[in-house]
Amino acid sequence: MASAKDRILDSFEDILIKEGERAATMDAVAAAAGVSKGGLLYHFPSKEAMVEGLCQRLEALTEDDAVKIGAAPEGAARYYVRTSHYVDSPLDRAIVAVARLVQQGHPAAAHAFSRIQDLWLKALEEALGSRPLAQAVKLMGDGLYYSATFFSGNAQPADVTEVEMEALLEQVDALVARN
Amino acid sequence: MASAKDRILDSFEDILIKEGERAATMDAVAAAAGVSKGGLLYHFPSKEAMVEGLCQRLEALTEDDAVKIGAAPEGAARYYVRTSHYVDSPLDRAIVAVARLVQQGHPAAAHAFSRIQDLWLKALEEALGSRPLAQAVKLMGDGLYYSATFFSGNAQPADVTEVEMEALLEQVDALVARN
DNA sequence: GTCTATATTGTGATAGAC
DNA sequence: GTCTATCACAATATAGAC
Repeated sequence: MASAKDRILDSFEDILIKEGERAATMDAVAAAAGVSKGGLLYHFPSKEAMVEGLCQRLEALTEDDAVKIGAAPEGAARYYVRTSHYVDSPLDRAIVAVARLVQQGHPAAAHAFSRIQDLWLKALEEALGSRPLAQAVKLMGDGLYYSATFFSGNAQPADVTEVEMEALLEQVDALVARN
Repeated sequence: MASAKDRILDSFEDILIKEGERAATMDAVAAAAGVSKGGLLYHFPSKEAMVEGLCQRLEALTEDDAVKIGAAPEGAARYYVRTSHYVDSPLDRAIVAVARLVQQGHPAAAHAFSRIQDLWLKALEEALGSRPLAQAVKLMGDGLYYSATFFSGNAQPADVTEVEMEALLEQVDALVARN
């Protein structure tokens, strides 16, 4: 069984993703994690501490992913854009959850988010050998990620189908081939 | 002098952009607009009504912009990506403000946002004559917009310089030329 | 390590004077 | 049209029992 701390962070993530930051109260998180409010406050003495815990989880998961970008057989550009399609992985969940916190001005979340963007851009630039190309690729991936995860719950606007993703990856290939 | 309703919406926007949704309380908006809470509630009888008012402003501004996309001398693709650079225009401010509301799950905001994305994609597709191309261009613009406006206040991570924007527009030109 | 109170403050909304 | 109370409720956090 996962530790109480992990279960609490899982529940915190879940509510942030599905219902937004405002719904992610200490009360709601405690109930979802199956502990009392007092029990939650034993593990995370303040809400800020809980936010901090989630940020640390995100940074660790991103560092792993940055390594994978450089090692992807299909190439860094394709890997980045393809994995920018939200699939509810632990990394995806952590990203979206922390993104919600950033939008509310939580300083720790903003710092963590800024740092992971840097990690990705640097990994792309190193693998592709061109900064403008790395930026164009990153923007496509970010735009994709953004449109898929922006809306709370399942109210996504422009869901990308498999066919559209293939067409998009061809556009990416064209850019890489040109540079 | 602007009407009281407009001043209230301006202040609502301002706080949403700079401090996030949580800070945009009725109290804070009233104070920033220079009216009392009771005064505010005369114009907008509930917070939901105030949200609705901002959404209507956004939709009107976007409809104007969609027309400009089709008429841009530099071409629709260049126009879209270039104007995706946040410049604090009335449209930019409305977009970011409503974006903050979407992230909190306000249904009216989600609906308005979904609608304006549709307007833009359709305008691009019509002007460029290709759906995959329109999507790739839109994603680059959205990614750009997203990274520039995602963070509250001025805590922007990957601010794009003029030189970088030119390099990016060249990538866009390459895509358009290929299709 | 987890619980039940409870204190304290912030937030949306109402009532009614001017 | 705008104001000053004031209410009802929700949110973070504390204290102390088990």
